[in-house]
Amino acid sequence: MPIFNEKYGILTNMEDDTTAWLPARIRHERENRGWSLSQFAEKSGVSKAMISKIERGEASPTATVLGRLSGALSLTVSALLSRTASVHHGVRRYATQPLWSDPETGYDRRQVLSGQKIPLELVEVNLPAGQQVSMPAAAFTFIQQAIWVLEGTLLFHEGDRVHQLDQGDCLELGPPQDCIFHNQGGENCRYLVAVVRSTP
Amino acid sequence: MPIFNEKYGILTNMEDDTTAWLPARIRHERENRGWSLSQFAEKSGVSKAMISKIERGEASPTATVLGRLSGALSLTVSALLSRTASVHHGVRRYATQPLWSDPETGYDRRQVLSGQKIPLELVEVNLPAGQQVSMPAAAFTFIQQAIWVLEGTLLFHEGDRVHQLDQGDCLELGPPQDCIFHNQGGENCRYLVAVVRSTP
DNA sequence: GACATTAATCCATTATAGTAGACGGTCAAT
DNA sequence: ATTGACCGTCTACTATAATGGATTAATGTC
Repeated sequence: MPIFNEKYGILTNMEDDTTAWLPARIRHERENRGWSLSQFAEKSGVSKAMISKIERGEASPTATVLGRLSGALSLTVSALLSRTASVHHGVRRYATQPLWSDPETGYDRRQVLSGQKIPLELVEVNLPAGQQVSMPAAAFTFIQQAIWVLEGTLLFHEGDRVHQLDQGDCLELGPPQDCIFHNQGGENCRYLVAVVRSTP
Repeated sequence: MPIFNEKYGILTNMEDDTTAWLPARIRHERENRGWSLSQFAEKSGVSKAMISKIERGEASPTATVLGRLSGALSLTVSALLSRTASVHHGVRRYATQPLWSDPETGYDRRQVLSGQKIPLELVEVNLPAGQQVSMPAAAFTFIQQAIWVLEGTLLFHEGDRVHQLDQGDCLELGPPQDCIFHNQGGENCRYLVAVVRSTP
């Protein structure tokens, strides 16, 4: 639905309208576990009145509240907010996997799996020739992951260290550091990022 | 990090602490696109002052604001909040990855990664046309896994349930059950088994 | 130097998220 | 019938999210 932004005089029509699906999603997750509002409140540390408001669409929860609710549900925020979550039997069809694309560069990222039952995420990344992306360490605390090159060659820079990963190579990452993914070759590079979420 | 809930006198320690990663994530997504706060504000319909606060961790955005930000970034909220990332050494070269083959059938398994720092295993399986392998539930107790089809079509029998997985599809498995991997088509099937080892 | 532009943060205000306790309804036991 | 437990929603209040405009700092041009 288009939103007219009066200050800038343009239509911004790209909102992911959480009010359209989040209330039902939260309620569904709670009822699926057979919890009352009181039980959910006790487990999450969010007041039952607030949970009731969220489920009735009368308030929009902050990220902090979402973190508490998802924790009580043993989910990441991402998994809780994933709308493929209610897909039965755990199958994530290719066509329904969330895809982010940058048309200018051809870079795209596909969320193959955001685990509901297991603490695992699989993200397939397409990095065109000559492109690179960087990641600050702070974005990825408490994360354990590996990179598997499906196609092409990837130069992986961490600090002043560089790994060249060819097709089929796999890299198990250690502690978070600032890093850069770089495809400096003349051909496309495709790789999988497998993330194990740890519990502190 | 444990949170003492005074009203209920218990420790609730299951929060997904968004303050630990969300600010940097939002900033990264913005900077990765080369947008200023003003440009991001214009595209999202969220004030630049608020975006600044979010990135500095001075405010926790509501789901509605997250919807707007993710929309401008061409992401779902779930994708925006998923954590993918970076780091360190531990390269497993293709040529050194352990490979098990059955010459008669052409079935082979490659251990892409057996995690030392992280409880993750990645196994690439090649299942020729007409072949199948079975696995009793007992083989993977305390194991959590997902299957991602890289090529071809896989019929996966889980108990009395059958999933047809086409190229790119991904299946998150539930509780351990007897299962069968079957390539009943006329072409090769290749798939990745990602296993998260849990501690009981 | 002056001036214009752009970026990010500050500030005062409004809107609403979030809470604790109260309320009314339902159900089971006595 | 009454009572107690539990349910979800209401209410009044506090805390903070979110805004628009102002301010500050940096940069580039003349």
